[in-house]
Amino acid sequence: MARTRLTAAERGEQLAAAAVQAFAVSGYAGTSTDDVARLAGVSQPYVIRLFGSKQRLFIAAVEHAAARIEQVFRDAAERSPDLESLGEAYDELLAERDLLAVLLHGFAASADPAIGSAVRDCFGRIYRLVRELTGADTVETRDFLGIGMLLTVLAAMQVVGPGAVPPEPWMSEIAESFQDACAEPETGGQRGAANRS
Amino acid sequence: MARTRLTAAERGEQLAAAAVQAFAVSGYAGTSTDDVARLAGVSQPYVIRLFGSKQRLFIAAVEHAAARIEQVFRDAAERSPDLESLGEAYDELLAERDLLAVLLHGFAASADPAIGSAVRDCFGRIYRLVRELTGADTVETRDFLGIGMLLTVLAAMQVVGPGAVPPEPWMSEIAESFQDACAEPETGGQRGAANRS
DNA sequence: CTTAGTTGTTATTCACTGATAACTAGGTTT
DNA sequence: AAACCTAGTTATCAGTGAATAACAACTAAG
Repeated sequence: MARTRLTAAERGEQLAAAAVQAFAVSGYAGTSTDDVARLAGVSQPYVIRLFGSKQRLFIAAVEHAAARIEQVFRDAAERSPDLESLGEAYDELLAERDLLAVLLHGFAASADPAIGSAVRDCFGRIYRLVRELTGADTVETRDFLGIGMLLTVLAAMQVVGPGAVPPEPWMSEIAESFQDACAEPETGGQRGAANRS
Repeated sequence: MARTRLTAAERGEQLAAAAVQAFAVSGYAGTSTDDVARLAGVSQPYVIRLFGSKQRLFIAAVEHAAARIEQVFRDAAERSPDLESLGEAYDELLAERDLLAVLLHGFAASADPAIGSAVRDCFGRIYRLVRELTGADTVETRDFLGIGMLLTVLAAMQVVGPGAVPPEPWMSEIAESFQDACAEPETGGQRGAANRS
């Protein structure tokens, strides 16, 4: 049996992880702080005490997810510092469903000024990281992120990734477009990133 | 002074339009049926009576937005049936901010089975429409939609489009990548689609 | 041992929201 | 004009959820 009392820092980390999991399902407005609290096994008021407000908790979750995404990209670049490699890393991200989901919910909640600001920071960091790691030019990076956003959205719709819905013809068509993607070599990226189920 | 009483069909249309506007800001869970009702100038219970539930109201809003998007694409294809033309049409969609915003909120809310199903239908229709209108192959269409999703997300974050935030360097960099986009001719698309302010 | 800081809880409040019920009023048909 | 349908309202409810306050219990230093 592990100790039950944690330091505030440890509990904060654990809560941020739980927040990613919880907010990934129903987003900022659709998830209660009590959902997060129960997932972490603490009381709801304590969550508020540690983070100050639901808003700051959500921002912590977005930043937590973004940090993990950056980590996955960094690891991929260590294997091979190009867009192909980062594209393959997207498989990992699709497997860890919550990361991209919570980021998408962050985009959607960006009308809130504080959330929008935080989300822009995260996205900007990821954009610059991709460029730095791969040396890709702006257009290549833009295309890379475009495919990434499409995959993120398709995962949210349960068209690709684990937990995908039975595929309609158009879904299979898109999924296949990720297999036979880039015969042309100047477009970096993302071959097998759409394996569903 | 126009007549105050409308037929249920007329009121339904008007409410769907108001719902697009309202849900575009704060999404499914973050918007109350009363917000929609006030925007349309009717009482909240009447909204529920006409649509049965908030869920069905939201689905109506998503379908309304998707229909308008299809309309814009069809108009663009009539001018010139290729991806470049549809890419330019994205400027129009970015101008009508709510359309893409409500669709994004639909993606995000897709964990709800009924909403997910409706949203997939809408997305599938748009995908097939783009292919039919332009004759693009699956990879070209995928890339086109990828850029589209990126623009949608950037608009939600207020990085591009009307109401954009003061640009950081990385934002300008991405915005410019849409100007000098495709010197290579086989990638269809979307030149000036990121004019901010 | 006791004082104090930190980790946590329970109890409570107060605003909000989706949905239902019951009623009102405008228009149309017979 | 009377019956009836359709468009709309007000009143209300039951549930939820973020945030506050006050209290409890663990741990450690003096």
